[in-house]
Amino acid sequence: MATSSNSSDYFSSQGSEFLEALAKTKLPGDIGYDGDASEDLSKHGEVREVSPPPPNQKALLVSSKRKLDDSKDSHDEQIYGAARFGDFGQYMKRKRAKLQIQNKDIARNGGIFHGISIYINGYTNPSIQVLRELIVRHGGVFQPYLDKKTIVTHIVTNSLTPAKIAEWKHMKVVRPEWLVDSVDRDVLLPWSDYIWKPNNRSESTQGARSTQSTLPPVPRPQQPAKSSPSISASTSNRATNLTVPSYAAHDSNPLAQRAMHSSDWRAAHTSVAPDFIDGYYKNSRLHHLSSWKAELKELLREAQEKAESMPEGFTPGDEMIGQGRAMPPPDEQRVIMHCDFDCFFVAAGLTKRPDLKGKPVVVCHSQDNQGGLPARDFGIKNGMSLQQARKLYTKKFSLEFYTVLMMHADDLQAVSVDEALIEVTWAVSRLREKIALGDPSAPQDLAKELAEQIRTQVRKSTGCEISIGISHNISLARLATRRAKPAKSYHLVPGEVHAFLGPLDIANLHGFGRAAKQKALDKWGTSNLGDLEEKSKATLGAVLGKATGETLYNLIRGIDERKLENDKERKSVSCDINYGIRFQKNEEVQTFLRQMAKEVAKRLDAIQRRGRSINVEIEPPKFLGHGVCDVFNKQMSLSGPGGQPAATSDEIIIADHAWRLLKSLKFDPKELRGLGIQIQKLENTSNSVANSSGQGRLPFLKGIVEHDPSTNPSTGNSEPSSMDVDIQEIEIPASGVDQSVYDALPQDIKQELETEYKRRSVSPFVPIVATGPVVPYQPAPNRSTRPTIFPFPRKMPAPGGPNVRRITAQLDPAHSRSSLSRESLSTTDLRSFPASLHGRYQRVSWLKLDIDPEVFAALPRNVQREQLTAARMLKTMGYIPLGEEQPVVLRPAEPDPGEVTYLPPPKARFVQPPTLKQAGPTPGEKLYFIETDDVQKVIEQWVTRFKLYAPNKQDIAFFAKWLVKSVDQAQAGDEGLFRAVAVMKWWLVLLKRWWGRCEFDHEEDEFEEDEQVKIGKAWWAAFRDVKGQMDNVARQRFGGKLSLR
DNA sequence: ATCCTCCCCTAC
DNA sequence: TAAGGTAGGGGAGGAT
Ligand SMILES: [Mg+2]
Repeated sequence: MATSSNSSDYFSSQGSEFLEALAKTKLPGDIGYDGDASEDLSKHGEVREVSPPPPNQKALLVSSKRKLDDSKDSHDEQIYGAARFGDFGQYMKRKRAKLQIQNKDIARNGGIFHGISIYINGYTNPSIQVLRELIVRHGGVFQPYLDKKTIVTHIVTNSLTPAKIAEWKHMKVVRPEWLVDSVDRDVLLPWSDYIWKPNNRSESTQGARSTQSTLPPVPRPQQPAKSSPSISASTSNRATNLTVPSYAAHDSNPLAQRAMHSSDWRAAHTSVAPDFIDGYYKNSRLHHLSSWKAELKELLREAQEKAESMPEGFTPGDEMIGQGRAMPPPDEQRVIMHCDFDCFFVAAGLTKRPDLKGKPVVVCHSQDNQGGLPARDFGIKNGMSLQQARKLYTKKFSLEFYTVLMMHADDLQAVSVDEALIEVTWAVSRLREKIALGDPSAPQDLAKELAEQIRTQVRKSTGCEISIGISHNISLARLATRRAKPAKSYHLVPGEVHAFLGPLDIANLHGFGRAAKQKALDKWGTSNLGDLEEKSKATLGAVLGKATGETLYNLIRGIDERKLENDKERKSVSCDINYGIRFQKNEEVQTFLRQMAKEVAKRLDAIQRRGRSINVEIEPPKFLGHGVCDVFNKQMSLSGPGGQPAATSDEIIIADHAWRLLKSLKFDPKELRGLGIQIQKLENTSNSVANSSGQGRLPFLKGIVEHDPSTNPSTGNSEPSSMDVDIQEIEIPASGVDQSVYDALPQDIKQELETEYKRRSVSPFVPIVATGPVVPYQPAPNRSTRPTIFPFPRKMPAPGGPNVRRITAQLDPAHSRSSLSRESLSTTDLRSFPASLHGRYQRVSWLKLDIDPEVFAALPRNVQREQLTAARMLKTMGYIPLGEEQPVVLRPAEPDPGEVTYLPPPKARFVQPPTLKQAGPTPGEKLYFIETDDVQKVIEQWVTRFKLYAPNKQDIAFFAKWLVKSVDQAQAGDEGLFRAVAVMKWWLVLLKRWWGRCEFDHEEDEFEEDEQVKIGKAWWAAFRDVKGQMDNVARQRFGGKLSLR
């Protein structure tokens, strides 16, 4: 395939570049690499199973699992409830605006920019770095990006696209001079004097104090007259914090954007924009992650297939011949390594972020010119091919990494472009045989020895560090990597497993995340592995599901029998887009859906598969979205021209089916926030009879009957007050209650509180004095580090067999028939590349990669994260630190807890913090809400005071109870409901302000999170928990979630 | 019991 | 100039 805009060719297994590259690669310090022992494998035929025909299935099925209450007695409720919900939404909008005003309370004393949160858009003069420095130095908050709902008071820019003009027309958009001049005079000048205006040559209305003559030319807004962006000119100077709503904060995709702002334009370009998806993917790092992973796995799978089909006894480069893989090594005798590239994207220089410029030294510190990749020289060579160079560069990193791993691995599982699992049982065994024989001074831990060899080798060839976690199973190896980072290896030996696992959290386990943690917390009040170890398998299973519970049960005990996987066939191909979806009309949706169908079809063709089943998915609004979402997902069989079930990869057929499904899902195009098409039940193209070409639009088979969801009323739970169950176990704070909170409570809860406190003989209104500083947990000084003596019998060959060694060997193009497309190799001039790259890669063509690897740097959050990581790494490794170049986060200064690498012991996760009701100085500004005044104050105090602590569980329960009760007792439109929602909104605002960086998990957590992040996440977890509880009730009462927008 | 669908969850 | 994509494991609960 010749896509020019996505990543499908990165590791194309069709082309052999990757394989050739692997085989051609000779590295300094190679050990035991034998690339010459391979033989012609061209006779190896494809032996593939033909999938059996699928069982018949209904053509169109509707999920009947919906739990919403649509039984007849709630019919009115549905209709009118929905209407009221609309009003409710309006109410929320107004309230939101008010809430934003309240945010000024957050502002405290400080520099002239104190209380101001600034996002810098696009290229500015002075540069973004300079401006950032100004902002930070003078007490402001620099927002490196507009995250969803990030609170930003002002936007600074020199230029805006029309889309952004429209998007931000209600925001304070100013020119950089506002900052500069303010600093010059050491006073915050009125921003309204610096309002940014479209800088159109013909109209040329400059701001009040333009210095723009010195600016570089800026792109001219395309429709200055049309949307006539009236930038808000409120006279208020600071403190109108604007909360940028989630998806609305971003530009809509082109289709939608045009639809919204220019119907002419839309008429001309809209429906056709066939390249929208490509364009989007090109810049989506998640897409790249996903597709690279898929390609790497496919590559490995094919290689594995070939390797295993080799004649028995033919194992190039091995003295170990004919060993089957029948006998798995006994428990604790395997050696698994989890190899993880440190800061891959930083390391590969995949960022043009100025912040990092001039600091490629961060990771690429190769001392000699031997093997390292001098990123700086490399990248700066010539501007024009900079991007190309970077692509090559990126590719090389990954290739070098995998190549080295393959040299040592018995077996390999690709995890992602920068991460892999290898089994080295046999390699270690051989190492011991070779080295340890009668040498008393020989190293004891040969697994670690090998790991260090690998690390050294990767360092030589890439100049970068990797971390390696070693243990006897996958789970433990992954965990060991935590300890290994940065730039080390760590062997978690059986004797230490228990002590190692004890302090960890359930979410630290691979495969367990937020939800599992929350369930554990809800059910058992702890998510600590040491605590959970006491739970029986049945107990775990009851909460998490049978299989999951058992898995957890085992993982807690360090047991994990899973083998590395690299031979599994892909089961589905899909295309989802959930970003910036804004449609006005069905027709637009349909057009978009066609594009998605085309994309899916393209991918199917690329891997030569066809599917027999299609699934279409509507994304409900994300977190904190609103409204009822009737059905999210539907599937049906794909059928060919005649209507018979048939595997297909035809985009028309897929689009048609998809549209059918989508129509049968009730949706309002305006409400749509995401779309997805999945194709399942894949078959090999060669086995598929269906003819995919030239079918035209197919009328659907008459037999297909659309299932009307409304005829299938599920017997929803119409018990309105099931929450009573939740309430009965609620605990009240031990410490006292703020009078105002108390006053705001519903009467019955007041009563309950009173009773309880009476019972405890404690006044409810006891202020609590804050406890001392957080004392980080110090682990016992030294665990006994008994070096592991690898217990594998010496003469016994590894039962698993060195598969990857075989793979590697047989990939040698000198002996492989797969040396296709030599002539298609890129002609890109590589002469300007560093000498160390010459020869080895010159003939290799990965330059047809179509993706700009810099997109990896484009997600500021991640870059920011890597910056932090890199800084820490430097610190740990003793290299030049980044100085004050810490990423700026929305968080007030606070004592640095330091490098806390140990988790707190069980049950002492956080020092018992002060509770939420302690009295204290209230913010000077009168809160806006009269009715919710006191509660909000309390929440603010609560959150504010807890910057160093996780929220108290009892406090959470306390609020949850009150909030849930408010929702449950409310009529829609009722004041109690509004108040509850207002409180949640306020809480949300506060959390975003202080813990915005913790709201989402970041996939590139290279190192352990610091305590601050953990605390922040605890806050978010609490918030989501409470929101979830409220939504559950709201769903029953009103048929939808609460919107906090 | 077992399979299937519609999800949810997790990972990178 | 931003760009929350995707594959796969698994559970709940209905269908068979
Ligand atoms: Mg996890």
